[in-house]
Amino acid sequence: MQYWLIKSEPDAWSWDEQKAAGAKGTEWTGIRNHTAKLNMMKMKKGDRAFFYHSNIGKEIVGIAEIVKEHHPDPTAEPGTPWVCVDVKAVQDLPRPVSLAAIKAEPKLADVAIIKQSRLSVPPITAEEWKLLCKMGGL
DNA sequence: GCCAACGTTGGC
DNA sequence: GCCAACGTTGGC
Repeated sequence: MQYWLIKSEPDAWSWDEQKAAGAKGTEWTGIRNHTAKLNMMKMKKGDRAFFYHSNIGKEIVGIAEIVKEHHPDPTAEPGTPWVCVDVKAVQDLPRPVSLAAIKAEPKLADVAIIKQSRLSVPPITAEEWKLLCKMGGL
């Protein structure tokens, strides 16, 4: 089991929309960054991911699960290498974890989301996952 | 193959 | 709205 964080601008695709999509999930499309693509290709069915709202909110709002491993991104131009995975909403975080709270926690100083703020699909370690869940009220 | 210019992302 | 980080592009 591996852990990830997936970023979305709520204007484009919000946690509420993800939840409304239900248990069969939706394709996580539109990733156009090779590092993020490589991370998605490592995702396995059943892996968990934090759902993070960038720009608006700037907080982790929920937990999602990978329901289908990587396959070609239908929104990409033919002949390009981009892939997507399918994700579904699992549960809300009782207390959303803000970026400020992550930055204020010394144990999370090295978390990929801070070090590489522009990476849209960073990995999360098991320890970081546990701590972030705790901070989120789980 | 290097590097400057430029575009995009995301926090503030 | 601005700026820093960083990926990509294009000239040499």
